[in-house]
Amino acid sequence: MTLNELIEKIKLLGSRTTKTRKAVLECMFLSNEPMSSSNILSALKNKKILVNRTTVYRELIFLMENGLVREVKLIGKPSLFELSHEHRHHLICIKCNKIKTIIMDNHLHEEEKKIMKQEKFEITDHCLEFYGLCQKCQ
Amino acid sequence: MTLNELIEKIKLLGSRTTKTRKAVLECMFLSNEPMSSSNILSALKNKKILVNRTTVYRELIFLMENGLVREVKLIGKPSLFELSHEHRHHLICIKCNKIKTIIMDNHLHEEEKKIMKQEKFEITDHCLEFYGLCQKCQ
DNA sequence: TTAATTGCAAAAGTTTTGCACTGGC
DNA sequence: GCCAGTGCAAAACTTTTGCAATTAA
Repeated sequence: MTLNELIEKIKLLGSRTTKTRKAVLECMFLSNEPMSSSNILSALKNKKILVNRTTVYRELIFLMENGLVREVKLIGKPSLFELSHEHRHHLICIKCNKIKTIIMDNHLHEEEKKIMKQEKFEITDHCLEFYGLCQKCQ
Repeated sequence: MTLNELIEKIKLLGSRTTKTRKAVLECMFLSNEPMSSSNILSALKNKKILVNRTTVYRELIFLMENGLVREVKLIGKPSLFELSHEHRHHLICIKCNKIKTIIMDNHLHEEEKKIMKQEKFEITDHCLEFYGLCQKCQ
């Protein structure tokens, strides 16, 4: 999905496409890693776009509520956020903390069906992250 | 693994088995959900065991560094911790926030092998959580 | 216009740090 | 007695809240 399509999606929702909103979206669009609120804030600062911290948080909540952004939790870090237009997983290096995002077919559907039957729990989403050593740190 | 075995493990490490350490361990042993630092603190308070917040954090770091405890990150919550003697996964209800711990055989080994080859990343661990609706909230 | 969006200030909550003291071995 | 473990106070950092000002539609 392109940046413009994301912005169109917001218009369809009936919400405003402000410069702040577009800036946050673009910022996340250009990043190939999930970002923390502070990451976003400083990325915007680099572009001389001054946005309040509170606004970033509210923007993230807005984007999450409307399904454009997903929260990602990685061990040892504050909350991170990424665009949710693709099902992504992460490889996190436990030594240098570098995060690599990968897109993989996952074969969890069978598992999920089994769990849903056994536990009577209706699974709508999952979160799968891998920890280990990146090529450099091995 | 029993509580006594966990305590033995600490002795083998050459570390001290203080009443605080034992209390934190017991507390996590008895809980069937991952706990936050605050959860642990108030569980201890209920037992009239007064421990400082800082100490709980440091204890968790100690236990993690020695492989007895694992950090669990659940979306929308502060860090949670659980004993790591079993490979666990969680079912998190997105409505009532209840967490159910399940133990399941996971079939990710094949996936992991594939990723390790493709990405030249050495996977040592993974984290898999399921989100959805518990029986009550459906 | 006017309701959504934003900034600011302040609070709440989590986690870390430094230093002095205590207690298990 | 020694040093790992602990408490306390204070700081750093993340996230939330209330209210007034601004701005896109």
